[in-house]
Amino acid sequence: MAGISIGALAERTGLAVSAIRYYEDQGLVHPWRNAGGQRRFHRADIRRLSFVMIAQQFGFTLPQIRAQLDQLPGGRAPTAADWAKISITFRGHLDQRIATLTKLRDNLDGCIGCGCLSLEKCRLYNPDDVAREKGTGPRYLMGDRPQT
Amino acid sequence: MAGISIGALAERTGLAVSAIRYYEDQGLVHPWRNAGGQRRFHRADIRRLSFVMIAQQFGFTLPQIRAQLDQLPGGRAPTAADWAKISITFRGHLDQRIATLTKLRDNLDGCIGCGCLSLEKCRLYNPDDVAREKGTGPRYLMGDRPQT
DNA sequence: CTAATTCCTCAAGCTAACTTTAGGTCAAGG
DNA sequence: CCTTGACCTAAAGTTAGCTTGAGGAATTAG
Repeated sequence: MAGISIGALAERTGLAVSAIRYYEDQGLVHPWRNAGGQRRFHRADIRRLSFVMIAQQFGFTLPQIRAQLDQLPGGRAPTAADWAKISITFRGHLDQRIATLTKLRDNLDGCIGCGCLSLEKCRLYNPDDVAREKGTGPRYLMGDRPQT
Repeated sequence: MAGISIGALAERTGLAVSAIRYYEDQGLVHPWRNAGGQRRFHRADIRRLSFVMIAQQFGFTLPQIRAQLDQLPGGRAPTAADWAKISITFRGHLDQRIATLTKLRDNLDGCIGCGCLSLEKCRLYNPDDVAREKGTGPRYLMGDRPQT
């Protein structure tokens, strides 16, 4: 089998060619090169990239996704069971995210009508675990100062 | 009342001075200037910025937060009732996000063990409404192409 | 009054996840 | 054989939400 070209893979997955190259840089796929220096992919990479897209919908970062993918067997093509194992890990993360948001909502319910927003007292500032869905709030001043 | 300085506001809210200036650029606060050209804030801005921080924990972007803040009364300082009104809007958004994640989780449950990840058939690719928590996946190829 | 803070305005830098551009190479069809 | 289309690399651009740095002015403590 000659392997598939990057363009064909892009069509199959719906990803942009540039995105696939980027994913290679990030270690998410490992194509080999043909005589002329062009990338050739395994058919299993279609599923691999599909996985990347789904994981992103779930809110995972590329490094996190890479960590998951690195757990797949090295020599052989991954089986359905291999993928299922990863899915279960996903389920755990998802559950946690849902739980965090739910807690946040409950705290909000306690605050509706009080309108306090007091920095010392309001529970919205101090949920038992911080939501921090994506790390781009006031970074250095709500708990994750670099190392100062 | 002379108003409070940016440094004092930073201390009160826990935000960095630079962040507050940035928020002004983004139209989240509207300080006036004293004779020497320095910013002076209303005491109500403490609560305003507190709101910004909470809203960020909830996953809102600054433009979205600005839209909420713009609904506060113009002339007078906002009352508890004004803030409560906004909280209720929040509750709606939160409920929706929780529902989306829950649906995604349920779809995942259906897929665990099948390991299909088929682009045509797998429900994970086509949830009834797309999660898309933060818009930085394969941007141009899963439903929000610019305007092409 | 003077020195030490604090504040000011740009402008540029940072991270994530890609895209776009420039300049050139490889491969497939006629 | 030649042209067209797919592919290559490397570097720079994009968005969000800020931080950092440079160079200078205003405020405050003693």
